[in-house]
Amino acid sequence: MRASRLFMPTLKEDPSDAEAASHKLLVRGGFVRQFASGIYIFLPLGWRVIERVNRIIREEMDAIGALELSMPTIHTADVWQQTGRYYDIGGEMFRLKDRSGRDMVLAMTHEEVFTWLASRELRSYRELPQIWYQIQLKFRDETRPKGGVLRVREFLMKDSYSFDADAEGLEVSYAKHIQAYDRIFERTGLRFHRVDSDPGMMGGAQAHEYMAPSPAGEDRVAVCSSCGYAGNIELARSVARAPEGSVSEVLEEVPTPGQRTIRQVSEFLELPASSLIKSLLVVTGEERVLALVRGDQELHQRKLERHLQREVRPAHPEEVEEATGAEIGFIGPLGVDVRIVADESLAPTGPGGARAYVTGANKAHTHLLGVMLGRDVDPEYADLREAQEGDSCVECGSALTVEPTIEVGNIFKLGTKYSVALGATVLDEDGVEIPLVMGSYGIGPARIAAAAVEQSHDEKGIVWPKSIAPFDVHLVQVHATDEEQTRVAAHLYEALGEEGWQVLWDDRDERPGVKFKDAELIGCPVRVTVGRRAAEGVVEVEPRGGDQSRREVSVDELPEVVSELWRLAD
RNA sequence: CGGGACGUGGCGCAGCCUGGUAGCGCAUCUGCUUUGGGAGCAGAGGGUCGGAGGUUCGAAUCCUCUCGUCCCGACCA
Repeated sequence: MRASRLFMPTLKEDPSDAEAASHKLLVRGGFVRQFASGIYIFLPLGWRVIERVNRIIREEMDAIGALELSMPTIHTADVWQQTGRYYDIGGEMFRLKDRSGRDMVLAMTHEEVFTWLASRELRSYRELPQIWYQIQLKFRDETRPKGGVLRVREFLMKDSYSFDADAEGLEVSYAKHIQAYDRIFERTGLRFHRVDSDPGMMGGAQAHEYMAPSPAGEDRVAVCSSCGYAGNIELARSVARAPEGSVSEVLEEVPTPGQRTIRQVSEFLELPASSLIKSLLVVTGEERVLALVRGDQELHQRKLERHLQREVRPAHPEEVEEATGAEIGFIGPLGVDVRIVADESLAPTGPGGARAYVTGANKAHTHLLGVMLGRDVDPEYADLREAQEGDSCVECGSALTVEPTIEVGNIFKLGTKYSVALGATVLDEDGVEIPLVMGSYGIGPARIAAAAVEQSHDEKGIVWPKSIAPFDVHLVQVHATDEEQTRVAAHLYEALGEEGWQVLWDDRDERPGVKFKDAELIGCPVRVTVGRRAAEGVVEVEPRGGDQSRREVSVDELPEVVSELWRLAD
């Protein structure tokens, strides 16, 4: 591709509304433009990146026997009503009516329609397994689009669905997806973790997420570098550190005027936060539940919900006073008539052993010293706390790290929820009608691109992984009007193209500095510069990333040098 | 949905507090010069200040409403 013919609107300055590195660079580099909040245009360069990602996805999906097809993005409401999601999902779903007043929705995902198709077309266990996929638009009216292309309202997703006769079959389809996904993310050049993830409130089924570490990420994962255990913070288990300090085992009220937060109480009583217990009242339906975690830990609401099997919300201040007789900041587990759930690290069998802590006294401006769980109050125990950096791995005992990540893919064992709701059944070998056992698997190509930029850029611009760069080689002709340079550049453009490289030939009549800056911003893996020594048959070549420096080579040996640099790249 | 900020030529910004009908840099167009790191000089075009209403002799500037965008939080099948 000649740059003079390419629509490649680069910018010198960061767009004012961009925060994330990938957002700034993808806009500046002429890859994307924002159309509205959370709705993006992919320009030629950006689309080339997406297409390269998609190609990798297709190759690996095809390799596990998945079949590509294309589903509608405008759905009738009825299938969504049959699975109940029409009612369960709130404002996140775009809803509309057709001209005759029929309720329609824009596709947020495609379980319903894939299952609808399966219900019509699959009849026998002999036709199984089936894995169908598409690379198709999804629409979600996010409450808060952010991070450029990272969290948007309309986006491309590769989604696949597996249909099996039984749980064993699902295991196989799921394992195939793990294989394909591992390959896909390796090939895109991302650093990533496959982590245990929350299968949702329905419970039971298994799920994993593919997470690319990045400060721009919205999810956090706990990772053990030693044994490879990795889990989304929403469910990651860990062994808490032992609490510090000690508290007399004699129950004693102490006045703590105005000391409401853990930090205030900790400083006031001169005790470490891990010697305190944080008491949090939540409401679930009509029930009140008091959750206890150690002062140096955080309650994870999803974990509590999973334990209670219900959604919860923090109690309002009036509800706290009604249930405990005290204000927020002074409540505790003793003498309250509600269900009490404590984090397992507080159990007498936990890392602190049977020991005393400080809690609120359920009395204004008063705390209680010497509270022992098991002796003074007997709560149920569950894993309620967020895994923290410095906790130990439950598998091997090594230290866990916690890092922010971008979710680039996920895989779910759905079971029969959708097949039962939509009547997707086949006959088994005994002629008995059985519901299909399904899995659902997603990948966000644009998130892969954005995560790659997040993970691989410098102050000059993007450093694309070689597999998804918009072009392999950026051929910079320093002077567009120099005939010798044009001759050499044209020759190289052709020669490299014949060897299969995707080449961007910058033949624009721009000043050299402009071309160099653009080349660095756009970030193709190898740059070839045709400049002052072109007449002698000498050009320069250098990789965009890595520590290889610029070198001069003869035109004849250039293709070989490009291949060499390519092998060293990433 | 709660909190915060911002909306001024294509892009990035100043002007607003202390009202007097708009300015800078980049980009664009023309000419000349220049050509290995986002060129120089000269000239030109382009905005009515997100929108509506109000206050005022007069509003980019003050007030009200509204729309849009971003950030933090909540939310995220």
